[in-house]
Amino acid sequence: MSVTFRRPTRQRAAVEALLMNIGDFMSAQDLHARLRAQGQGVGLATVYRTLQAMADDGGVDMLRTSDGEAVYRRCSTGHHHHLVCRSCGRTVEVEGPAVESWTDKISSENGFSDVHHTLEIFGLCASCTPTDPAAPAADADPVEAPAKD
Amino acid sequence: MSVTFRRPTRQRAAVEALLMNIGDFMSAQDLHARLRAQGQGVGLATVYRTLQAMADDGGVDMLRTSDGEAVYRRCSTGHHHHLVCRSCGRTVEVEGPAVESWTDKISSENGFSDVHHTLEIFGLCASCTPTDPAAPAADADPVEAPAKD
DNA sequence: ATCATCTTGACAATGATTCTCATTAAGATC
DNA sequence: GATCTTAATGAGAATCATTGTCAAGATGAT
Ligand SMILES: [Zn+2]
Ligand SMILES: [Zn+2]
Ligand SMILES: [Zn+2]
Ligand SMILES: [Zn+2]
Repeated sequence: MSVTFRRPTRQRAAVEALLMNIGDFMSAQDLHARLRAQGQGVGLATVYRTLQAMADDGGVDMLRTSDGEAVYRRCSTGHHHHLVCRSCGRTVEVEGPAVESWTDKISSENGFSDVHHTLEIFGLCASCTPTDPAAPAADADPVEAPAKD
Repeated sequence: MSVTFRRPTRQRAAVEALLMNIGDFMSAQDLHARLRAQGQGVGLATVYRTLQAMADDGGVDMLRTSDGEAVYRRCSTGHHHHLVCRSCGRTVEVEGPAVESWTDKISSENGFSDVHHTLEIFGLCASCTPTDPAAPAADADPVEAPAKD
């Protein structure tokens, strides 16, 4: 009901291609840097515009990191959410009929209409989870100042 | 388990008080403006620091608007989510054991540990939902330029 | 080839959030 | 109350992601 027509351009193709290859969430700035490093110079403004357009047309997911930066990622299709490793960045797409129906129920119970939601789960993936007491992952600081700071 | 000690100061009290009275989500900038308008001058940096501290210590919820701006709100207690009206800003705190257990399940199924999640529902509250065909809520533009720009 | 438009890109402009660091004020001590 | 230690404050500079500007370039249709 929207998906405005977009002219195929070299820069649009470059962005899509890179996004396809990477597979993980990337910020517009990241994308821009990689493209130029890769010789595929694309204006920063264009990267932003392209990414937003793709997100609008679907085909790309956008979410915000804890510090508010927007990051994009190619996505399969349909509505889903993510499980993101805060250590290595690995991402898993997950679906949950239970959650979807819950949000619908909650919304209508409270008289809200035309709703949409955001849901992301952040944690440590299997590889990044410290299994043995000698492999801390994210932020470790075992042997250090015993006094209170 | 953390809640570092904070010295009670006039500015901290002012921020807390205003936050208590308002009840809805407000950005640090907002808070700062209101405080100064209210005569209660408080440095912008201090507003930011105070808000973040309060969010860390719990007692204040922080979430990001669709454009990435951080907004804060006094919160009752415990873990919960929000139903936010995108038109008038009204907010409803909601809890959902179903969702909580779902995220736990999904997390463990995928080997993720030490997780936390964000979940917000945006929509139009009852008052802002256009019931009759003459009361558009959010963005209305019925009688206007018929040409495409 | 030609025209009307959509895109692009270099760079300025915004705007939120963070940093710096000298000054102020709690809290504890004497 | 005077004094000392140190967290808290604030004015303004510094960051930095994102958006705006607008002339120049590319695309699809004629
Ligand atoms: Zn990981
Ligand atoms: Zn969902
Ligand atoms: Zn409303
Ligand atoms: Zn929850």
